Formats: sequence, C-alpha cells, structure tokens
Amino acid sequence: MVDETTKNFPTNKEIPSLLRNRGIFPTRQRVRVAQEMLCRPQHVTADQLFMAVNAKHPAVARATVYNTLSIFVNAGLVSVLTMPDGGTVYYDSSVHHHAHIFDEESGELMDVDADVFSLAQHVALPDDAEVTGVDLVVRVRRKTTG
Amino acid sequence: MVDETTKNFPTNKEIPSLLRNRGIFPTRQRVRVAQEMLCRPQHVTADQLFMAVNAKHPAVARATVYNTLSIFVNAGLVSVLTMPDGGTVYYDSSVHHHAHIFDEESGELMDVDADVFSLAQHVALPDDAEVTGVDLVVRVRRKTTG
DNA sequence: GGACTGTTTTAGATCTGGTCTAAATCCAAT
DNA sequence: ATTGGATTTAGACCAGATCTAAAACAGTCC
Repeated sequence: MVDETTKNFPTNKEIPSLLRNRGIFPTRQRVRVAQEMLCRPQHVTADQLFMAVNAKHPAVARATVYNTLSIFVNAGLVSVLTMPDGGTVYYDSSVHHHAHIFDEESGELMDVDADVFSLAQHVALPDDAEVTGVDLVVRVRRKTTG
Repeated sequence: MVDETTKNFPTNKEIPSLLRNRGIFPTRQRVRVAQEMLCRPQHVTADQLFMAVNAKHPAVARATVYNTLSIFVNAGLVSVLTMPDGGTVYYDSSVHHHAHIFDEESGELMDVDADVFSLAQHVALPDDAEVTGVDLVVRVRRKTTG
C-alpha cells in the first residue's frame, strides 16, 4: 500500500548538503532536527520531535524546533497535516502528494499513494480556481483488529 | 456548485423541537447556541460562535458553548473540520457528506457537493478497513480575483 | 588575531484555544 | 415548598505554540 519508492529518505550524512541545496544554512541545530525529522517516513508533532531531538542530552531549544520546522515546511522539505477532528498538528516527512488513512481506534496515521490531484478533478470547482493542494484523509476502523 | 437543496436549515422557531427530537433537552442556552449555529450554512470556530451568541448581551458562558457544540457533534447536528495546516477547528452546520474548498488567499471555506465516499474507493485501503469518514479539502487560488 | 555585522539560538515569559472544577442555578416530580 | 439530578457558570487551569530580549555564532574586513 505504501510505496516507499516514490520518496527516498536521506541518510544522516546527506542532511547538511540537502539543507544547503535548499538554501538553508546547516547549523548544528538544524542538522539535528532534520536528521530526526527527514530520514524516515513518519508523522510527528513538534513536541514529539522536540523530545526526540533532546532525548540523550539537551541539544536544541523548543523555539528552535518550532522555527526550524516552519523553515522546512516553507522549503518543501516536510508537509503539515492535522487530524480532521482534534486539531493536533502533525509534521510529515513525505512531501509528495499523497493521501492519509487515519485509524480511528489506534489513532495511527498512514500514508497511501493516491493521485489526489486527479481525484480532485471530480469535484466541481469555480471556473477561476486553480488547485494548489489537495488534502484527503480516509478515516477507517479495522474490522478484525478492532 | 453548492447545492443547498441537500440540506434544509431550520428556522429559529424550529430549534427547540429539533433538539428534543435528537434527545437534547432544549435549555435556553442550548437553543441560543443552536439558533446561531444551525440555521444557515457556515463554518465557524467555537470562539466566533461564543462571541456571536453574546454579541448583544452576555447570554451563554464560554464553557457552555464548548460543551453544547460537542453535544451537537455527537448528535450529528454539526460536523467538525480542521484546516490541514494551521490546526484551527471549525464547526460546520452542514452534516451531509461533502467536500470543502479552501481559498488560500481569502481564507474562505466553502462547501462543495461531492460524493467523497466514492472518491475514497480509488484509494488502496487495507482489506480489513471499513471506511468511517472521508475528509477532502481542495485548496485553491483564484486566478482572476487574486 | 580582533572588532564589527547580520544571523541564529536560547530560556523564559507570554498568548491562546480549550478544558476542568466546584459552586450556583434550573427544572421536574413529588 | 423540598428534593435530586441535570445544567450552567466564572474563573482557575493546562498544553501547545509564539514572542522577546539577550547571548552565541559565523563570516568579513582590517
């Protein structure tokens, strides 16, 4: 279901040049946050990331994590999403256009490859509207695992 | 685009019986909140509603507005949605399954009739997953009005 | 090197949306 | 009128996120 081939996650070593390529000066803090955020597929809150980054020893201040995350969002390195209900903000290390499945019981959030843009074609839009993004969350309940 | 015929919004006078039909005791406060929330198509935050209800004179406490809204959500009288980015929680007076268009420039949120459930069929789901809800937001920019 | 400049980070204060609590009020049934 | 359960209230509280002003850091020029 999830097609990892559509995105290659960088290794820790690749992070500094990756940031530089995006015009982001790779400070120690930014590199640490990026390594924790970008190197695997995941959906985390800013606070989870803050704790992960500082797990072993204090490394990066809270404000820096928040700032850095929005720098990454602007640079297109991570995407943002929130649960349709609830309002918790998650950061997603996958930026290609994809949909999400939300398991209502476990609260788990999964990526699904789906051409959400072509799905959106089936929605009647105003003539002058240019689509800039499509967010699709399918909420499910597992019949067996319930 | 928006098809008002798919939902009839109640009049102020109909609110008490509407609540009673749903098993909600129609207190003065609940009726006030319902009148402000349910009688027309809209997307509002809890706080906007709180202020609207108390615009002329203090009428309902903040906590009551929040409690009442979640009672209405549980009863299926209103639906909840959050902006994929941002995390602001909106309450929607339309409960039939529909999609949303979000104008990135104006911040305006509009209903669109679309069979989101059948759209979700095109997404590859786990075998044992039963769809309980589909949230679709198409973000747009207006070419002319920009 | 050392002084200067702009950028980044920091700790902690602050803001904000939302929930909790314990007391007061309401309402229906006796 | 009194009782008892449901509802509402004001204000305290909480968590996530942002703001602030000071300190640390790079890079440049002498």
